[in-house]
Amino acid sequence: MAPRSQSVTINDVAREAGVSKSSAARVLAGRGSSSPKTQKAVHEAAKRLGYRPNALAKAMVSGSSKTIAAVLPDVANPFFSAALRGLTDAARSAGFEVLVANTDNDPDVETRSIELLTEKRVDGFVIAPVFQDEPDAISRLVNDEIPVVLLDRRMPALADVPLVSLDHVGASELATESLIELGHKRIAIVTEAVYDSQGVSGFPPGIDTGALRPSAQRLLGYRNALGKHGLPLEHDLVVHAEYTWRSAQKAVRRLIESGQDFSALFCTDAVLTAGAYKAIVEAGVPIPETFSFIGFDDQEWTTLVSPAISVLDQPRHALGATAATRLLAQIRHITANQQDVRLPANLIPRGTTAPPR
Amino acid sequence: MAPRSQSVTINDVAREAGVSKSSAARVLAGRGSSSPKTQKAVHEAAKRLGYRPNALAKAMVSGSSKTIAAVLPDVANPFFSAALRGLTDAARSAGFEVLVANTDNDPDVETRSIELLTEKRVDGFVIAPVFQDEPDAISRLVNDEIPVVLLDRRMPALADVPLVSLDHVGASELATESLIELGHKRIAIVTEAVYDSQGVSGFPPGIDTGALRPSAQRLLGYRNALGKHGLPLEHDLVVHAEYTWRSAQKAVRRLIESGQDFSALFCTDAVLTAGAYKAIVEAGVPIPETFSFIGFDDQEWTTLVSPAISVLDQPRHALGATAATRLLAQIRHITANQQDVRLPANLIPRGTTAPPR
DNA sequence: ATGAAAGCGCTAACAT
DNA sequence: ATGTTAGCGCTTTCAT
Repeated sequence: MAPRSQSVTINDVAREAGVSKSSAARVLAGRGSSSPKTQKAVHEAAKRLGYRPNALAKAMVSGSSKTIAAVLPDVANPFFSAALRGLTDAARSAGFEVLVANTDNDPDVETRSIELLTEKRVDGFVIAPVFQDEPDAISRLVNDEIPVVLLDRRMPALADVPLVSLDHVGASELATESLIELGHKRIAIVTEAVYDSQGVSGFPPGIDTGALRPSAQRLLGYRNALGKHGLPLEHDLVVHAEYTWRSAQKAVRRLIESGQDFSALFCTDAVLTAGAYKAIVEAGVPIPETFSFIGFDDQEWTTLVSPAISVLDQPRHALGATAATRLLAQIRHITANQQDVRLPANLIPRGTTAPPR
Repeated sequence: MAPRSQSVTINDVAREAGVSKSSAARVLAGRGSSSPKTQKAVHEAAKRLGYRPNALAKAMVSGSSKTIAAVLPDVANPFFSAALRGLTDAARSAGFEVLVANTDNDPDVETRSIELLTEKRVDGFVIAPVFQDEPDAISRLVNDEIPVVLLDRRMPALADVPLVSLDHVGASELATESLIELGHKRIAIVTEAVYDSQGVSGFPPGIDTGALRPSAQRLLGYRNALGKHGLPLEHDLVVHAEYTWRSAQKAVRRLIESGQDFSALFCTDAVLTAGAYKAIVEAGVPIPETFSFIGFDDQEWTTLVSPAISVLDQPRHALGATAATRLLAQIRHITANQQDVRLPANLIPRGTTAPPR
């Protein structure tokens, strides 16, 4: 039986091949020079013994663990699991592995995770951060010159850390404008953001919106689109909901029952879309006859129901992959191109959008 | 500005505290004995310098990296992302981190991933393996005495590796029997398994079914339930579909159009459930009036549609968590309790099940 | 082309 | 209680 390869070291290989440790190392690394004879002997010995290089030892001396960390709110959330997939794909093809941590949006958990992962000497972090005023753990990373890329959300206090996210504003503009072009004038929006308290109302168009939360940015895009077409923003059509489908369901039920005059409804998030849809189904109002409906994220079920739901699709996989790619560039000290990346959303018109009647 | 904590070593702390390296190590590890004075000095020095222990170095000497690997087909798949969440939760609370790899059910990718992760000296593996005759990479792990737990699927060749999975047979029996108890006698099933070619037909009841694929086990449960109640298994009601929702959609459409006499339909997988549901919606047949319907996995959309779909819920999070717990026990050399674990499914009756009319 | 030796940061005997 | 020393498995000068 072959020896336990876990414990076969380069020393064993060297001995078996009848050469010195450094010769074996050279051959195995394919660096430096060695005679064909030595190469053959080493390779055969390694194979015979089932030698497996110890990446830990390698990392210790090289200073790189070839591992990156993904610190996300919840890998079971479809958005993040898709992003994680993109992330691992990109990492893998660069020869990196990925270590995951869930934060559940708890600042303390986030801090602790970052701490632990730093001790494991990951080469960099992709973090979808918890919103907080003083993200000390992340700041420390930056201070320690450990590469970091933010995913999906920026922290105001972390202005100089590159961000990879959806173009939230543009996405929302796209959806809203598509509705306007269909002829809609009274478009309702379901949002997690609170219009006035988050400065959306007074937000000057055109300047950097990175400091706002995604939800506020999406609301902003809606406002922009309306403004661009000379349409008023009516507060009664901005329906607020907490970040749960039950809350959205309740809010949309109320909107429908209120008898408000609107001909289209746009949901700014996957969870809100689910709740809104449930309210619509329960109310028994036919769409798009009663009003048009655009959901967020191309979730599987949106094509299962009838009519299939028109959605704004977010390139989740690409977001993760891009974040990883950017991080890897940083790790390789390619200092150029440290700006933010905003990927566009894709509008998928299906059966729930139509001209108003 | 504080020094880059990445490069602060225990030597620096020792020097700063005016003690020897080993004293510092003792204090930091909280092992051995040290005077209160030394303790204070070391802790303060560590804090002042922003010392971060190097887990890599620790792992090298201790032989444990405090990291486990999750080798899964696809983390973006809801089943596996939920399982991964359970896995990381359990690992985290034991002080372990998790490294993920996707295989896309490609044997070569799986092999390569296992190879790479082994080089990183993970302490163990949770693997949802790709089906293949000779899972050499996994066998090698076992041979090298690296702890492994299989998730969801067993490989025939890996009979002695512990498995954590759903009780596929029992789950299917549960759903089928619930239908029978409702009065249904002609129950159709949508399955990925092929009845005869996978030995389900001839499978003796009661013996270990672990070697069968999940899909075959679920089909077996259906057969068992029918048999138990003296109902015949009718081949025309066993509708086969590939593992895509389109295939299931097509198959169920055909079933409906065929005019076959059946009063209930049970889907044995999440993907098949989606396709079947789409076919039902398209055919415009009202359920449960036309026939009862039980789907697989408590997917979000199943509660969104109307009526909400009755489903067989799989404890995905618990599956992952249990796998991790078992693995950790193995890592700690708790050799007892190496048997398989089969978690029960939970039947959630909602609006699509009713007595036949 | 090859080998000897130092050292990455840490732990763990073993002295003192 | 504290310090010295010897590794863990590897890469990397530096000689030869």
